[in-house]
Amino acid sequence: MSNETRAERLRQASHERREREKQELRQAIHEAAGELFLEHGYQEFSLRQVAEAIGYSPGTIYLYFNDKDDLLFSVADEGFFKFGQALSQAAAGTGDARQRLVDMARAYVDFGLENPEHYQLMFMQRTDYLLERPQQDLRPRIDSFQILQTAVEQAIAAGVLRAGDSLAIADTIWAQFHGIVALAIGMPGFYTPERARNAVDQAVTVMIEGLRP
Amino acid sequence: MSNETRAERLRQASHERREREKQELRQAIHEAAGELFLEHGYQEFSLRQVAEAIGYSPGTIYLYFNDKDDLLFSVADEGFFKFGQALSQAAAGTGDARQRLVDMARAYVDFGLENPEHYQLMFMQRTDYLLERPQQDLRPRIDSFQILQTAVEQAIAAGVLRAGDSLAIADTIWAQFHGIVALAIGMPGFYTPERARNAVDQAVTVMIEGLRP
Amino acid sequence: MSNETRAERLRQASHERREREKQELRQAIHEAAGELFLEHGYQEFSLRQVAEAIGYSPGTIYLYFNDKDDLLFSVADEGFFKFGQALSQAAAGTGDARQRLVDMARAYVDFGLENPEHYQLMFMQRTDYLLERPQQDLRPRIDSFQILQTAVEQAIAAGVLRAGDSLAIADTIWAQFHGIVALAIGMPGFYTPERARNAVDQAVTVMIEGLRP
Amino acid sequence: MSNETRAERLRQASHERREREKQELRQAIHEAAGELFLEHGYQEFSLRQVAEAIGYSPGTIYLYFNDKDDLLFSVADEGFFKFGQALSQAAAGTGDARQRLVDMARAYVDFGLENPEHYQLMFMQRTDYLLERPQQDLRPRIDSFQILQTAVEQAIAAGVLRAGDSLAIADTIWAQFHGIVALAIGMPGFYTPERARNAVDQAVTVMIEGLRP
DNA sequence: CATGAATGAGCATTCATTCAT
DNA sequence: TATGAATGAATGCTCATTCAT
Repeated sequence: MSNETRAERLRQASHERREREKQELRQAIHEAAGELFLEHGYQEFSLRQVAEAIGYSPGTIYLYFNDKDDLLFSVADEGFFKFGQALSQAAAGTGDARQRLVDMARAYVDFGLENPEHYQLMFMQRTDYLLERPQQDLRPRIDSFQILQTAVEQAIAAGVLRAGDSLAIADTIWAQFHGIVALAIGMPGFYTPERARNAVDQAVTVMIEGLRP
Repeated sequence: MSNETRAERLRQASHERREREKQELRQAIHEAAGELFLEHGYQEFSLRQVAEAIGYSPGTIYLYFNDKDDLLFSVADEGFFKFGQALSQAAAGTGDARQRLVDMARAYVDFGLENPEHYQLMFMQRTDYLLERPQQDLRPRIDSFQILQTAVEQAIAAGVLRAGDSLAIADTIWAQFHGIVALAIGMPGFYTPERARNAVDQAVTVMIEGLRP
Repeated sequence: MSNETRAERLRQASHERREREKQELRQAIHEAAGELFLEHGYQEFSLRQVAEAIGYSPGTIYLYFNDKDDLLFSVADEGFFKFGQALSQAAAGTGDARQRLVDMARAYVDFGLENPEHYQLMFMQRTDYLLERPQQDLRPRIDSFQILQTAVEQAIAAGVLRAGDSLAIADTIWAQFHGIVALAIGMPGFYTPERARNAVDQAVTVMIEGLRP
Repeated sequence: MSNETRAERLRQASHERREREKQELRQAIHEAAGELFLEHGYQEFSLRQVAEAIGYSPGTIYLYFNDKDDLLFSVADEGFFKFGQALSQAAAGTGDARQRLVDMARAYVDFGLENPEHYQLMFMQRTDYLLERPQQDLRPRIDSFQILQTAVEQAIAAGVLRAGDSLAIADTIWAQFHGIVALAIGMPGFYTPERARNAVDQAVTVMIEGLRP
């Protein structure tokens, strides 16, 4: 093993470490942003507080994100990614069309209750992002809804749900579970998580019963 | 008729006029606040703009409201009052338990779509108010939900809905229609009012079907 | 003299005092801005420094001016007003067409040397203002040049200057004296005021000699 | 030819290459700075933009220049060098004292119109540099003016201009043409290049006529 | 030689709130 | 009752500069 190879490896290692550190700080910003967002709400969320939370100067954030919106939307994107994964997994977890709907509903609500800061950014605040971002980034946001619609179509095909406009049905279902999550997030003292999870089980039955052929 | 009585009446009249003017200005502030809130959203809503909109100085607002939050919550309270009225009317409009549920659902969504600024303040932003405000003011907020729960109980008694935990059922229904309104308000470009109203009709059927005995 | 009249007068006096104080603060801001502008140049001129110079908080400046540009341009406008007056007076001070040119040249350079901060704003920096401001405000800026052109035409009519394109001649004369002022302001250590005033006398003779019929 | 000599030559060559590359980068920075300066004006000119324009990191600039001012002044110095050359060439281009003045005037204005970013730095902004820089660098800046003064003296000797204080005469001439360039650069929309070049021809005649013996 | 990360200071601007009048 | 002047704190953001690597 020559010196050059060794130097090469060292440089490589150094580069990787830096890259890792950079990703870590990016992630730290993400997390601090999520926490502050959750704690103070959108309107009192400030980059300076994020900076202070991670122990860096305000300017540093601009080394990792273009501006405030970029950071916030980056968090939202992360949320969409996780959300899509959660829904996909639930959808793929069973071959039974009915059970699939049940599992997806639970996955949806669980995601919202466990990642309220993401859920808020994705569906409750700054929803303008949802459409304004450059086209190529738009996919994961649309996909999430697609997964639901597909599950509805499969359930119709399987005779679990009655035939009909699958988009309209998906809309209704989406609204039902969005309503549960939004209430649980928005009024945690009033509409407690337990109450929310109870509502899910009730709602999923009602939806399927109400939509059966 | 003595002079004193006359003076008394004059004073009384003057007092009433003042009181009326005071209420009018309060209401003007309310309306301006509502409009600006709707136009600019929560985070860009400022008292200065309200003051400018009504043609008074910023300080004047403090003669009618303790602070910014007090104004916003007052608007929310007004919303709760109108909301309660709308639901009550819908509930009282028919003797048929099934139709009552249909009418209330439509009234709920109509209220949200027609008073989005109120709806946002009441159920989508600053929901901390819902619990933080002094107890005596809390009533109208709870009442609205009570009306729904009562209607559910009547529907159960009438055999329209299956027997069960009326609170849980009301929860589910509330979440369903809150979800529709929240999506319609939050993503007007994506989840259009038409789409929302379609969803209502679908949803109301589904709910009742899914919950029949 | 009734009480009402007295109260009326007091209110009147109070109002006038306030108005006067307001104008005084406006003027104080103007002056501080001028000084700082002169001292630090355009690029290091900041509203915060102006605020500190007058002993007020930064926000206060916004009670008197819309924004930074508004303040700066207001100073420039004041300059244009004084400048127009100085030129007009010089032009009106004599019936002799030749002497008029001499007097105006001196007035021009004197204005520049005595009001360098105004002169810089007017003709050396942010000249974009010169054209961008709303039309109705534009007059005094154009007028100043008009006065010069008129004097040139009178001198031609009087046989002091040779016939020709009065605009082109005025251009040349303007450039001559602008050059003197600009050098004197821009390089005070090199092109001293004395040197500048010497140049004026020389230049005015040269111009008139060089342009005689 | 020994090995040592060869190594020596290689080292020499390498050193020269490096030196050349270093000069090239310096020059690249110069040019980018000039362009950005011209494009954005003094107050929006930033080292970061220069760095980005040349594809290097901000820190790199500090390997070639002490600080922002050093870079800007270096550009100014380059301007003084080119300016001196242009004037010298014009002065040397003819044996006729009168024509020499004409040619120099045109060269002066052409330089300003063709190198506005240099001209601004040299004579219109940060003129503090003109005197603050270490003495030994000062020469080229003074020299430019010397060339003009010499031409004036030659014109006097040749009977083209009247006898008198050659410094004062040079001052006047300088101010005339500086005025033209400064107006043309500062108010391009108002005092167009054509207008400027017309003024030059007029002015050069006026100057010579007005100063003839 | 060159970088990339970081900083600290600065800026224009807006806002909720206070208070003497 | 209403105002108008003022503030102090905050915000998003940019920049010249430094320095370990």
